[in-house]
Amino acid sequence: MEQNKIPQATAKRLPLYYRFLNNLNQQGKKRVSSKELSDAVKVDSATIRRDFSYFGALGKKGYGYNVEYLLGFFRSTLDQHEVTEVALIGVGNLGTAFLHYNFMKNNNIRITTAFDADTEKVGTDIGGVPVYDIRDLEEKLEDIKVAILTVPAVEAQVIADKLVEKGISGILNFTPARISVPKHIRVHHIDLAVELQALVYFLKHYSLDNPE
Amino acid sequence: MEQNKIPQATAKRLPLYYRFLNNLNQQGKKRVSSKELSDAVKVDSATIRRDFSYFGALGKKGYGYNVEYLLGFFRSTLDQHEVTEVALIGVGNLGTAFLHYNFMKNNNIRITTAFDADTEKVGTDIGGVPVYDIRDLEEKLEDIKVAILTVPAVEAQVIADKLVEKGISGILNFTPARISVPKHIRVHHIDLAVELQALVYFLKHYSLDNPE
DNA sequence: AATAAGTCGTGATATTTTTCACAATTCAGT
DNA sequence: ACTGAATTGTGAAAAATATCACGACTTATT
Ligand SMILES: NC(=O)c1ccc[n+]([C@@H]2O[C@H](COP(=O)([O-])OP(=O)(O)OC[C@H]3O[C@@H](n4cnc5c(N)ncnc54)[C@H](O)[C@@H]3O)[C@@H](O)[C@H]2O)c1
Ligand SMILES: NC(=O)c1ccc[n+]([C@@H]2O[C@H](COP(=O)([O-])OP(=O)(O)OC[C@H]3O[C@@H](n4cnc5c(N)ncnc54)[C@H](O)[C@@H]3O)[C@@H](O)[C@H]2O)c1
Repeated sequence: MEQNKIPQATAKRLPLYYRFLNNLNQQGKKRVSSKELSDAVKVDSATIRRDFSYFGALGKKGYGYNVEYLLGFFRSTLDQHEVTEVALIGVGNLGTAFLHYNFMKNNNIRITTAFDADTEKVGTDIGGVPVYDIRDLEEKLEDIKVAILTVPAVEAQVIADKLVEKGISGILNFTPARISVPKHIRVHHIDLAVELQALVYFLKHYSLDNPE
Repeated sequence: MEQNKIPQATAKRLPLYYRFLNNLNQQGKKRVSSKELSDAVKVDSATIRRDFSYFGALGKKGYGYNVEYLLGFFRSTLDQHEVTEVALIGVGNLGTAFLHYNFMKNNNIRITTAFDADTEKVGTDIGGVPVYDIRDLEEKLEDIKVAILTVPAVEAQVIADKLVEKGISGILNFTPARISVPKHIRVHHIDLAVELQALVYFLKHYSLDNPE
């Protein structure tokens, strides 16, 4: 694997850097320092320099970073020159919101195919994305490698199994179910209820200052 | 602060444990081992035991943990015996989805008040939650301490400032904007586009196995 | 009562992540 | 050309997190 030495914590921040570099570029800014970037993304400037350093010396001492160069570098690092197609399973409250939004800004990831079990939804287009019957997953998924899972929790494992069988590589799971998959498949859980509860917990138990 | 020694990483997992204990309890299970819990929540069993140990000896050697006892313990630790009221700002795609869902399952957090700037939305009820005019924030926020922010990114900082002025303690920010707040106020960012891009990055660069 | 199987709590260790702090370099102004 | 202010890249240290591995204890069984 190309760059297996990049720490996970760093990798998770890359899209954030990329987005802010895009903003700066659109504003016509030519150079940026780790300090400025730090103010914008709320990550310590030393951490930013360290993160960048894993990819080599991208900046110039005493000067900072060239916005256009850095943007180009991250564009290719994040494979933003090509569109990544994503499938969405479960066109309910959350799924519909995602379809309307479709991550259009500043990145090249698109939901191109959606699935649902509800016959009222199957056959419609939402935000320009066709909704297929979940029973046609086999046929319509084609070679999409990433899926967003927004079905009811009880359905999550069954659907995950089908996705795995069909050759998916990664799943962004919004259901509260902790799904089991073979270990070569990557699952990221985004558990909104947990996030909210955790925030409330922090407020009650850590309220003096705001670490993290 | 009561229990400031609990590591942040542990604190973030507490709601997850709580939810699974609730599930087990509803299934009528009386005891559970760190190993079983580990399989369910996909957290190493040693990590679970360590997490629990910060709160004292909650289990019995050779036996495991008593589900009812543990559940009760976490219920009070997470202040689940009382309802936490939350406000939502921005009743758009995402905000509407949250209002319909409203985190009803297994926890005691409720969105009770929503705000929007759109006159078509103001005055309506969504999922039983009244939507007020953002200009009435001052008057209607009352003593709610937690807000969910689902407005357009450009509005995020302005709204955050208003919330701070009104005495908010915590903000769950779904906008891509990295907002600035006084340091005694806690902001958790949930950045869905970043999560998706990070997942895609991991797939391309770490695909051999599935760490974390 | 003795034995075996199971499980916790935790000291010790390993790994990961963040932060400090400074020599080296760049740039702008004179 | 020189000076001073700015800023990187990184070794070293610190902090946070995760994991190993085992003694101590519990329960069930014979
Ligand atoms: N909406 C939220 O704010 C929110 C917040 C946190 C977590 N979640 C979680 O996200 C998931 C989706 O939530 P939601 O509010 O959108 O639910 P929802 O009930 O509105 O949507 C679920 C959708 O999945 C479809 N579906 C059901 N079974 C299916 C199957 N076998 N194959 C394909 N599609 C199927 C349903 O027809 C429906 O359209 C749930 O697991 C929920 O717990 C939602
Ligand atoms: N929808 C998604 O799937 C998604 C995904 C990732 C991030 N986001 C982010 O979440 C935020 C909301 O997204 P969305 O799709 O729901 O947008 P949206 O445009 O559907 O909703 C925004 C809502 O905020 C209201 N609003 C605008 N200005 C306001 C103000 N000053 N005060 C109060 N309300 C105001 C609008 O009337 C609208 O109802 C955006 O910042 C977006 O970038 C959304």
